[in-house]
Amino acid sequence: MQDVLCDVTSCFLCTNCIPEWREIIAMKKQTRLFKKNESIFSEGDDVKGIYFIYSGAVKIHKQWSDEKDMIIRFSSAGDILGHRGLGGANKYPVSATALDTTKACFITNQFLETLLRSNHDLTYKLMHFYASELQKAEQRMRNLAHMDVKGRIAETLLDLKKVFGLNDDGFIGVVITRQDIASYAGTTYETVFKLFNDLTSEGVIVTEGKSIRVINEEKLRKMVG
Amino acid sequence: MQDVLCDVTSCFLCTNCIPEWREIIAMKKQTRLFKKNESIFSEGDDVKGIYFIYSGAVKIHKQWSDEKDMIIRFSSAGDILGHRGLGGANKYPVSATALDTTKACFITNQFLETLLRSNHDLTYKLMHFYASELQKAEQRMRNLAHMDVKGRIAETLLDLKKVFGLNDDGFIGVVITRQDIASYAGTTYETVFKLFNDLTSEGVIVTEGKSIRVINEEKLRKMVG
DNA sequence: CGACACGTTGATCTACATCAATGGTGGTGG
DNA sequence: CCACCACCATTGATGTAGATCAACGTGTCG
Repeated sequence: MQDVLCDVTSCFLCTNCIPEWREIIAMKKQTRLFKKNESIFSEGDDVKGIYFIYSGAVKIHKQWSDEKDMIIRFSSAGDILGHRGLGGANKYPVSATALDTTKACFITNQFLETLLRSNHDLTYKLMHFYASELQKAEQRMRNLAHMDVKGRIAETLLDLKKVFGLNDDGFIGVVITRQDIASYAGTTYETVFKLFNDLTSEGVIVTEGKSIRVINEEKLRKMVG
Repeated sequence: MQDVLCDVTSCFLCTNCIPEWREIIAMKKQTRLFKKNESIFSEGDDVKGIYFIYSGAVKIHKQWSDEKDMIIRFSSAGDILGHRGLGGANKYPVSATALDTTKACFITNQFLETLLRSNHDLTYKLMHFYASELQKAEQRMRNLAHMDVKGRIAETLLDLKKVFGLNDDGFIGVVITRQDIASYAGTTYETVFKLFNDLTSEGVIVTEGKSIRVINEEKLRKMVG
């Protein structure tokens, strides 16, 4: 991890949330740079603050017995990390790891609290942000409980596409291991494979190494239900 | 459903959240009464407002193909209902049904929005409330994905005990069908029995009709992990 | 060129859903 | 008051998705 000058112009909150934020960030003039696979924070760490992602790709995950972990969600430019730490507990309940080189603005807790206390609009918007995250979480809960593995993998692909978009060649805009896909879909490595083969022969996706291209999005949607 | 005078003294927000709220509620002087099994609102309904539960028991659930539904969470006195409707969408994403006679204060959206706009403390506390709900949701997501059915049923029992407490005889403070337990644990009717039998012969729980008494909470916790 | 990790595939094994049969209970009408 | 029916509880039998295990192939680095 490395500190660099803050690229204020592309900050999520600057453009999407509140104008005042721009000045506040400008005061800090500091972002942090994480390399691929570098940990941003870990489950159980003291909550020191919150991150706003400028660019890159991140997974939020939680340990589950030895060597099994579950990926809660993926994040990209414009997202907020570590906000789950706000709710009373002073330990992060999850871990965040960079899937790719990631630039993020770090705001200390104290600073954020002061902001929230004094800036009503920010609090209000953050509340709505939480509300929509909650809806997403519950949607996913239902899916994990009642959908078969194929459907969950289809959902994973759609989510990846939505969060990371496509690169110039039309592939999903992040390189991700099959293990990570399995962890998000709540299944195993081997099963991901076998179903990737199925999806390929059904003409739904094409893979090239670890890159994935979605050919027939409609079909994927149908699998999700 | 029936409107009655608001019992201000026992309102969640009055006692737990902000003092000013007491006066605001007093202005409305209105609660709604729901009978057992009565629907409070349904998935897809227009969001009209938010409810604060004074007393009773409620399940929040979401349809999943014909005749299958998933219970997202249980709520009792002091909880907020319908707040998920706040996040942009103007349709409720879930349904709420009374598990028992339930008294709830209804606040229209417009009224709530005005409140939130003018009352920073309320917004701030509601934000924290969402944050902790989010943590719970993610916890449950993980459990549904990776825990076996027995563990999920154990979790269900612990959650029920936590939310509804115990009645005078030491039984879990709500009468609930096995179908509902199955819907919460993400399993089927029949499986719930078989595992209830196991749990009974293991001396973990005792059932009397639909009432459930937890004997060995420690053992339940161990099953959850 | 060997070795070691990781990708890939097939073979088994099990937890749980699903289905089907039986037993109990309460409600209704004769 | 009893008999019948309908509906839910309970249990056993069967089927299957997908985890787990193990073997084999392939790329990569010393």
